[in-house]
Amino acid sequence: MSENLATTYNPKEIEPKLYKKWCENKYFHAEVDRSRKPFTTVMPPPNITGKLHMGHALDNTMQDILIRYKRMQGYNTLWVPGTDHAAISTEVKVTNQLKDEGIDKKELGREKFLERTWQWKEEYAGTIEKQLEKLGVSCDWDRERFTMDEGCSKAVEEVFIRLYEKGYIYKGSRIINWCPVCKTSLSDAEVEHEEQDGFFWHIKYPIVGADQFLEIATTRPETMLGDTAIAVHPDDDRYKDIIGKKALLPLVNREIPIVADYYVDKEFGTGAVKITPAHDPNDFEVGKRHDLPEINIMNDDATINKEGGRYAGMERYEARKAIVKDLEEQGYLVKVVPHSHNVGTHDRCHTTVEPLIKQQWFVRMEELAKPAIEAVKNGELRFVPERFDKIYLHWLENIRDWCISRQIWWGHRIPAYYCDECGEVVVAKSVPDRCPKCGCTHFTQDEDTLDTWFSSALWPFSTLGWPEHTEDLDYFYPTDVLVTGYDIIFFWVIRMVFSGYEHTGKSPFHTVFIHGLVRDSLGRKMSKSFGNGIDPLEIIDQYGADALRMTLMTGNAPGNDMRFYNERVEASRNFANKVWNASRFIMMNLGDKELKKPEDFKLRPGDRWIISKCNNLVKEVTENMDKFELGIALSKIYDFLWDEFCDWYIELAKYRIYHADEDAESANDALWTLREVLKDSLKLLHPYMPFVTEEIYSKLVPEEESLMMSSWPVYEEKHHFPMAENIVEHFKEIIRGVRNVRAEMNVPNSRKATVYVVCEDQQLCTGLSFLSNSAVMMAAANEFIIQNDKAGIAEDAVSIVVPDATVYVPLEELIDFDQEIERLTKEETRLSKEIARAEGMLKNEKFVSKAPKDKVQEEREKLEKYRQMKEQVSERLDGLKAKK
RNA sequence: GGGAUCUUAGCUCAGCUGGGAGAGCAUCUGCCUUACAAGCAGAGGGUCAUAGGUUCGAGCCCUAUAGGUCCCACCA
Repeated sequence: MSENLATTYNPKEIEPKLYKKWCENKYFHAEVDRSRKPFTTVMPPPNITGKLHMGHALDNTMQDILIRYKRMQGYNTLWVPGTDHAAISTEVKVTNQLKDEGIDKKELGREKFLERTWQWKEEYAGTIEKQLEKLGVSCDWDRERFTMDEGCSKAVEEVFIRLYEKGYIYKGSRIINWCPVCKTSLSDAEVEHEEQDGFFWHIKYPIVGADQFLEIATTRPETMLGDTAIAVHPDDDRYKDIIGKKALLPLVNREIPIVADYYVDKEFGTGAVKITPAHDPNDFEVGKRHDLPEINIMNDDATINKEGGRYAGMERYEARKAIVKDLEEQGYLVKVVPHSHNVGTHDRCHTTVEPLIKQQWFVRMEELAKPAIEAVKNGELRFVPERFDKIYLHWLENIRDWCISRQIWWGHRIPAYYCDECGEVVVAKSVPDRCPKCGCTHFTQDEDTLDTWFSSALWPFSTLGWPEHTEDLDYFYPTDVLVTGYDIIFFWVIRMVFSGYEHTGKSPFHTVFIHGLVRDSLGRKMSKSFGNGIDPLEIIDQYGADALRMTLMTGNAPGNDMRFYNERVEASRNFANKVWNASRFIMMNLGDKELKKPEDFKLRPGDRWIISKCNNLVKEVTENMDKFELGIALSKIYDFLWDEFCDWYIELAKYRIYHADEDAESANDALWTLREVLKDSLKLLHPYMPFVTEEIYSKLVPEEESLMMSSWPVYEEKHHFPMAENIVEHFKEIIRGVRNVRAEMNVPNSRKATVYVVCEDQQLCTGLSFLSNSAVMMAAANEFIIQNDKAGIAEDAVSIVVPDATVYVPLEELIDFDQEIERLTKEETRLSKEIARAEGMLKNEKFVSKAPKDKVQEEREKLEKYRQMKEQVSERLDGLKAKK
């Protein structure tokens, strides 16, 4: 057995082998089983635009931890994986790829372009799948989905038609965000605002029929070509007289009305605003109120169109320059003031978006948002951490209609058909037979496709078979937890929730577990263009998937961003190695021995102590995981395994194992305890580090099928041993004390000494006596003697005072009296301070009367303990001083 | 303009319902002790951003201030 375990853990050999085994045995696969409770989660589908990054690694690690935990707890767990077609992003990628080959998308045509994009999809979805496998995710690959596969597409059609029939989807001409590079409309969520340095151009417009000018200020002078009014505040005394008059638009020489509107802020700028209804959302509203014409001055690529007269054909910024120049030359430019303002950009290509009036499809949001708002308010849906519900609610409460049509090819084509004769719109699953209005039989389908989030909004139920009433849907839906980053709450979470309520009558999940971003070691967002991204695969290759997963989970508080740096991965890798070696030690010593299960009452204090500790760990870790405190749970497992199990229990057990000939039963019990505690620890650690734990477990308990399919440990009251814990805590103090003294006095381990423990508490003495052989090894002693008084102990022995006992180490000629006095004086001072602190608290009547009784009692006990210890130290000091 | 969040050891961060400040890394001192040098045993290092308040008691709760990060927002 032991021969199979190398001295250092080598993840590269083991990980692929185990993943294959898990898959082959269908451990990840879930089927409807009414006898068990389901636990379901759907994977936020990665975009097929590229490789996985650290954010995906974090997201999927968290999901895998939850799924593995719940699976071990006996739930019928389903984790649905899949990928997202990522409409615009993918279209841009493929377009660029074609461009590199010298192929123009338009020339290639829609059909061919889509063929090409499907090829892209096959390639990238495959890559993503492989990457996820490397990470060790236990999702059900048999149920892998794609947002544009047949089922999801059917769901999309169904939803579109239902919403259309209910009047929630409409086609309308409204001002929308337009990306001149991608040449498509965008939703509000897809527009990012960035602060940019720009200018305020102050321009004067002549007032018709008066020898007067009206000064306005604008950040986008080129839009003046589309001005159809000037607005002032109705109560602005400066402009009262000219309301209703006309102004002459410079350069264009169009007469435009001067209107009064409360939208205008008297205090801002000049108090007069040029109104361009076709190119500004506010102006659009003003225009509606005053019945102003809408003059679109731009083409789809943001060049000026024929409305722009002599500026037609110019690119927008070129036109801006030319217009400013002309204004200046003709004396209309009053001044130019530097001004920084927010500019909307497309989140995918960072092009400045242009507000334009276009015919688009929209989802009316007001009614749909209501149940989604209610869900969080009444607790049907909760965010972890809670603070994100504010962000969610704020967005929903201020929601505007959702522009869902995109002028691109890659995506779900809008199921709307236009009659070739009369233009009547028919929304249907397939081409209608005849026009309900004119009877014509020829139709043309809408050219547009849907926003990519339209399909991902249905993900939790479309992947389970909706709109069919499937068994899967009935059993696994609603799902339980959704794990995702805070950056897509608006895009995705909100839309899934209102879609869930609208189409299934339920929230698609009861909990949204939010995580932050993984940043680089300097705290910068990882980005491909910046080149600071760290490839999860490289890390896995170098350190192993378990190390990566652990790194992502340690010290990671829910919803907070984290920094990634290699030292942390090393620490995680070291931990995997530590667990590996501890297991190796245990298995080496187990050999092929048949262990007998000891009867509980016969276990020795050391065994009881670690069992009790482990039992308590089970309880705490389970509680933490139920509260989604994954980082806290992990650090508790880490501390237990490294500090308690390896550093103390294994050391404690060594003597007994090495001296099986003296006491076979003791050796048996120690080995049995080692194995049982290791088993439980591996179970607790498994969700975090599935590979190393599974590998060890398979060797440790070959008769069991698999660790990942084993059951989660449960806290048992009968394994709570406070007395044993107390004894071992005392024991630790004693050993630490001896080690400390040896270190301070530079006594090498080769120089053994006898250690005397003087202790009056009989129970403690008995308990310690069970550990004395181990103590000999651990304190580099040649003997460890426990007795009730100081009989036979050399006067000049070094003394170490611990709670309830004093330890003496005769070091004979090694002892330096001055040094020893100094050491004890320090100790005395320390104890005095503690006593003063406790006394202070207990003298405070308010503390005694108001604090909980157990707190007061605790302080009293501490005070008593320190007083006792100090007494011992002082007595010893007096003795030493007298002798000197 | 509104909101969220952060400020804790040299660095990166934990600290769950308020009850004697923690981890990893780094630094320093000893150790190749038959599981592990990716290790073992130790040490040093913090007025928990600042100022008030609530409380017997505050890193934690409240209020203000400063600085950082992020999100939202139609002031041209």
